[in-house]
Amino acid sequence: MDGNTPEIKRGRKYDQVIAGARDVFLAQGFEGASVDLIAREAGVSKATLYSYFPDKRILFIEVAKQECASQADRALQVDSTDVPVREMLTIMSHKMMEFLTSNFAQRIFRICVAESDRFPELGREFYASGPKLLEDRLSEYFKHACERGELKIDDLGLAAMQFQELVKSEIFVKMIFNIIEKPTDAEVDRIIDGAVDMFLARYGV
Amino acid sequence: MDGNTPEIKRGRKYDQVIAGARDVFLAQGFEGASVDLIAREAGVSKATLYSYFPDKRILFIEVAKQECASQADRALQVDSTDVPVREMLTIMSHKMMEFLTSNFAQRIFRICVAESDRFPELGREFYASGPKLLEDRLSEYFKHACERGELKIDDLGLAAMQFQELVKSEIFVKMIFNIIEKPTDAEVDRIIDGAVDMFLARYGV
DNA sequence: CCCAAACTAAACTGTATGGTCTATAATAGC
DNA sequence: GCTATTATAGACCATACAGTTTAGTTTGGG
Repeated sequence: MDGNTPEIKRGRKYDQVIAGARDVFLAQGFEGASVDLIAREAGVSKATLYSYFPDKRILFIEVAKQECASQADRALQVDSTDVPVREMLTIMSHKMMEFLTSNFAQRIFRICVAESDRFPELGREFYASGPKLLEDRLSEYFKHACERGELKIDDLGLAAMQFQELVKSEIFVKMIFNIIEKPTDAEVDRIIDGAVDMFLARYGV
Repeated sequence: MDGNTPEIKRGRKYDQVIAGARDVFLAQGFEGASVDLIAREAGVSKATLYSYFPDKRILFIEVAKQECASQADRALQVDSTDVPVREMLTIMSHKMMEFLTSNFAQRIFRICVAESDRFPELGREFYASGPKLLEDRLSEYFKHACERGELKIDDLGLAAMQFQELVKSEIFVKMIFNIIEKPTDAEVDRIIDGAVDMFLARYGV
């Protein structure tokens, strides 16, 4: 089965290789991950791995790109609109916070920061599928809210970026630098309420 | 000369070693930096290097800690107080921006993110000498401003963190991910004015 | 049941690297 | 000037690792 998509990837162990590589790269970084370990983790021989990917860099980039895409998939979906702005902002903040504090987000952020010098396209990919995408989604919502007269914003992009940063306050940085493992509910509420209060003080009608 | 401080570091090439190691580590990261290169860059033989530092990890930690301390030294100094709040916030923002966009800050941030898993103390050191220190300085200023009736803030720490994040908006992240090289003056003004406006909308009297 | 393609384990190559050692040279206090 | 400390170059060792090769095994379509 699945013989009808033979164009791009050839062979059945492809997904296994990617999966193993993802685990190891995300945990160890590019340099830290050895090809032997990746192969073992993937349950695949080294020769098979090299039959799919000519070298380690290409495998890494492929994995990293897929993870960025996955990041985009998990990004905020702004759907309901018949909710008061304050509530809506709070809901969105909580979703953002949940993502930002996830193991996945922390790992991919770390790896993209570390490797975006060696692989410049990686930085671009991450930014587009992360901060930029979120900016667009937020801007979209803010625009509608403005049209409904619930917010008053002249620079939508700026407002979106500001909101992102406010929600990241303290907790994200503390987790990235291994100061805390997970924030408590109280800590989360403090940051989110603070973010929403500040945002509405500036852009509320 | 200088023969009166023999207790801690022993020998005259110590500073050379540190200097060379700093250059190479900041440019290449921990794994990427080879000891041979560090020795060459420091103008010192490998044996000499190893006579000061028993292994590469210890050398790295020493360098990284010193850089964190240096980061603390360059941190915001809040001095004059007879300046209107808006102006003061703008001045401080510009100083923060200058630092955040410096080669130094970008490099040390990148390396601390990348290596704070391998060296947990590094994350703590960075946080204390960076975000935390700035939080304290800002809080201090905010407190005085509150006492003078120029601001109204209940959670000083939160306000300080929020201000930091607002100033970092967009530009810092874009630089870390190699999207832009340096921001234009207009971009800087847009972010800083936005940050100050937002902050005062929330905490202004 | 056969055969070709995909896969496997494991040995192998070459290179880079962390760290040590040795034999020699500079440096300074006495 | 003599001697002890400190530094030097560079050979050297062991290891880890990317990538290749080989010789054999699994798999699935015809």
